[in-house]
Amino acid sequence: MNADRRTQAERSAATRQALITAGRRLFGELGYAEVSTVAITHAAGVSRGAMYHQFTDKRDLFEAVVEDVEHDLVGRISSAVSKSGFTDPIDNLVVGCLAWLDASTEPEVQRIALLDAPAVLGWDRWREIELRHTIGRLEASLSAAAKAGRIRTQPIRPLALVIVGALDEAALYIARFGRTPEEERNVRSVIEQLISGLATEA
Amino acid sequence: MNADRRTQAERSAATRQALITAGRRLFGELGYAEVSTVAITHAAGVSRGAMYHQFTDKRDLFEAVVEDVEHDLVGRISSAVSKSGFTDPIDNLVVGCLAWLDASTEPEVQRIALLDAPAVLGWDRWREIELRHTIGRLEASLSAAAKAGRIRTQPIRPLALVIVGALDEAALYIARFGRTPEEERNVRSVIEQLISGLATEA
DNA sequence: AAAAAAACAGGCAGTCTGTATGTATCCTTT
DNA sequence: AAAGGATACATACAGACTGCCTGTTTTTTT
Repeated sequence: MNADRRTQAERSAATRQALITAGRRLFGELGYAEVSTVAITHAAGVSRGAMYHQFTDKRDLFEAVVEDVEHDLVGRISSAVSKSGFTDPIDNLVVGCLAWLDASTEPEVQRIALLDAPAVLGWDRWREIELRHTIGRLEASLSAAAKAGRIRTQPIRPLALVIVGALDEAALYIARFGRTPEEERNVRSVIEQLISGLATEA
Repeated sequence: MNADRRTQAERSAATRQALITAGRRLFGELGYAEVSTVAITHAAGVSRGAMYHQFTDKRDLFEAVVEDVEHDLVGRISSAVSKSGFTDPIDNLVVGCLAWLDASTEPEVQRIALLDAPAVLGWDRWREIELRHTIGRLEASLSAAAKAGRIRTQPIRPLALVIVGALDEAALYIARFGRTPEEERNVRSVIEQLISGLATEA
């Protein structure tokens, strides 16, 4: 009966993936505190013991979920930027930010990455993760724009964080009150104005 | 033995205040999830039964704590603005924002108002509270500046939220990495640039 | 003063997390 | 290929915590 004979690495990867997928769905739907480990493991078709073998605790699983979400976000932003075909640094910056804004409008992303992650993981850990993904990308774009002399030179890191804060808040607002095209346009215009405000004046 | 004979309203107010004070200290120090109701009631010198009589649940007590923090914040911001003695709308805007930034640097404010509140209360409730306090003040300042023609006219609400997002993120950054005067200057310059970017060009 | 209402105290039930102990599956070494 | 070891997993358990329930004290009303 070795039909399901698998290597250890495959077994681990399978259960980890099942847990991350189930966790992502449930955390995104109900929030971290409202989802029990038994609910996750049940949804993943895995025992609680398996979960505690793969992850040190519930928080650790949540962290893996956050990484998963961030990974997807970077992919979506990158593809939006490359699809746009722009070469100008400022254009890329705007396209990237709007793609971020768009993705961050989804309930799952909001609940996990914007609301729960800071509280559950703490600001330091949370920012460390985002730096390796989305914010890292943003910093790169900003550096490129600065190097090209298209934005006023200034410290990149705080600038990037401030932009992120503005974008996240805008996304949360859109998700609640920006369902009308007009409201959404309003928010976008605010963001564009903010970014263009960084550009060096002609 | 009616030395401590008090009216019902006084009794309620006393226990509510004791719980809010103790809760604020503990929540601010350890975070919402790490503080048990028994820890709070013990610190407040009150039974758990009393707490559940005054508040519907732990979340409700936390909400009262958030209101308390917000109330203080508005007071501090207002006093900073009035002390500055400026009359120009833009000046007041900048002073107010920097006062906000300053206050939001404290660990207690960060943990309660910036990290836990959104996750525990949910974005809608959280923003509703802030609208009645700090953000409400900011919107008033922005409206005044817009009316005086000192900033480009644009929808106030999303603009205010975006500024708040930027400020909060800046405060969190300062608290971690901005302990050197130079870093702090960097962040402030980013914020000032952001706000001045809103001003109508001369 | 009696009755009603409000504030409070302590205990109980249900749930949840993390751990510990035992088992199955896979890998390595000889 | 068999034994020994390591890794992945399963289940039971202990401790903690939240919200409720019942009963008691204190204040207010009649």
